Amino acid sequence: MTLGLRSHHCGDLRTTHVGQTVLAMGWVDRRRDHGGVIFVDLRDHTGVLQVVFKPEVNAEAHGLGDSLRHEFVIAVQGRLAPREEGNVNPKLATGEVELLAERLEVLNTARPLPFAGEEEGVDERLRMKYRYLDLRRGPMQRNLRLRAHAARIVRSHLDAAGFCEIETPVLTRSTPEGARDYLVPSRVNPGQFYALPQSPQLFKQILMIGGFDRYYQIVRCFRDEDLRGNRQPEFTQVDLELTFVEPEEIFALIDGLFARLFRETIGVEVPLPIPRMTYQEAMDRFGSDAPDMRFGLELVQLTDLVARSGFKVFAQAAAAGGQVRAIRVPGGAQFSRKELDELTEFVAIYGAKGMAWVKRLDSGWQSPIAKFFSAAEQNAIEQRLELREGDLAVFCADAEKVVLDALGNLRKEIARRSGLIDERAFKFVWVTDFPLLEYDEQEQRLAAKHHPFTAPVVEDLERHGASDPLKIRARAYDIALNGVELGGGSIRMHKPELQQRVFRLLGMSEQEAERRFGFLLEALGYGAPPHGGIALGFDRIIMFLVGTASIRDVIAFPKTQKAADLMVQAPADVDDRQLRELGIRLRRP
RNA sequence: GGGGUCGUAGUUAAGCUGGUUAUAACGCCGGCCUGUCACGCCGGAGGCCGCGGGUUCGAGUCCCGUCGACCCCGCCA
Repeated sequence: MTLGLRSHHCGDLRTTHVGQTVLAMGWVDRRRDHGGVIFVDLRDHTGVLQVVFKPEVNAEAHGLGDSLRHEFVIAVQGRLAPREEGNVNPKLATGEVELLAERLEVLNTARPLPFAGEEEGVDERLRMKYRYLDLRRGPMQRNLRLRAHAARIVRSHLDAAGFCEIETPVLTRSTPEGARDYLVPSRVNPGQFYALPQSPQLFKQILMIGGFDRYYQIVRCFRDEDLRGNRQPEFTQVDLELTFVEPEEIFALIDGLFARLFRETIGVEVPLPIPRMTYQEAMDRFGSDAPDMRFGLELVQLTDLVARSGFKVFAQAAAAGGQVRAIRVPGGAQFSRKELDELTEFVAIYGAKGMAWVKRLDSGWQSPIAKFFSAAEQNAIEQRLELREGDLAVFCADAEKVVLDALGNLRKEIARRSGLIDERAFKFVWVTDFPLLEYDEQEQRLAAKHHPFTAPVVEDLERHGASDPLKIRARAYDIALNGVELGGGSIRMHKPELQQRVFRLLGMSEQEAERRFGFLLEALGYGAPPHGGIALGFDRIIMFLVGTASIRDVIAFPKTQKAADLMVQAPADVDDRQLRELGIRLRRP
């Protein structure tokens, strides 16, 4: 570097620097060559500075300036000058000054780029293959810098609350429960495998037993499941755990954290405390355990009213132990037949076999199913739904799970279509009292809804443990924002007897529990304090803060939907020699 | 595993019910230009229409398969 050290960042220069000799470095953002005078917009991470090459200032620099191209990396030395009136650019922070180039050094050239600067709508294949070019763009710079800022706030908030940041292993043990594990073969122990953590759950509990009182970590987690717009195979959690804690204390801590995150990064005030709702209420009213509270369109229970009606679809669903629920759409009578057909197709995605509808006109019901209901029945349904003239009601009849899923998603779809969603609103909600267990259809057995270390509500365990274990509530909670789960946690079991009892409920034999979680059961027996915690999806939080629908926009090096890294081309084949060392032979499909 | 959208110069897109030489903008290359800032003007190059097969006198366009990116269902304790 012959010109020496950079004296200023491009975006920092102001009229106060006029007259100084400046050595600036960065990329050629744009070149405007007027023959006699050449303008170059010099860009670094702080902003853009206009550099002027004039033959009368320095002929050699001006001559070299002719060869500059987009994204060349250059060093320019010169005197910072004020711009004449009329030449000021109010769009630039540095628009009142310009650098008169006396010396120019080309630090690196650049070939024409596969895609250009700030443009939106570039094919994601290209963005990911040339991620370094994508990262130069303003939006990605802002997203990742905001992410770093958010991480600082998390650390500051938790440090102030007495938390200790501790790292946990990445090479750990497979726990077949939950998501599919990423496995790593052990060379030293041929035929055996580590697993990458789905979360540091057990380690953080062990840290509590280890006397650390309060732990946190901003930690990478791995789950080998199919990807979505907000799901990557490796993602980041804000993971924390506290001793001698009750849920209230965790709610208050996390309320405060979200308030700071939203205030200090994007200037949004989150009203505290964040409201709470039981799981039961969330499912009943919104058909989801992560309800979107930005709009109404709540679900209404109608099973009791229509169970004995002449409409077989409803009556049979009720008779089979299913449900009939409906949503009232104010003003929805204007929906066209085509739109209603589209909504019917929409609920089919979630397994609903159909969607009935009623338009309430001044003349009464306009509906394919009107003829199945007596005037009294129609009246009762209208009363329950508070259906008014000009409204639409949509009905779903099926097993409870299907009805809730279909209508829960349908209310969001209708809200989207009708423009009922305030895109600037941030509606947080805590969802509490989750069930401890759920029935796993595939495995034909009970499984932990949260994870198998979540403490049950003990009265529920005593009352329903033998008869109806699905009724047992857990001391577990989630936090959701605008219908998206941002995190979840629970109070854990700190007594080995209780933990064993829950393992038994899950159909795990004593031997199996011992084999898989023996170290935890043993640790609980040596004076484990009561403890609990929560894990927050850090990537998803950043998505809300920067306002993107794609998790790939908040991760520097994301993977495609097929879990590939298009830049380094991972995953990839490995040498036979590597496999032999690991004692692995491939079975080709 | 399943449903859907998309794939055309370097990039973003247009290309109709199949028809002669596949368009445009930006970018790139060359020339001109001393106050531009999305500089301007003149000229030019640039295409296995993702890949393979089929239908047809003829396919960017229709059909089948395949690969890839994205959205969704299943899955994600």
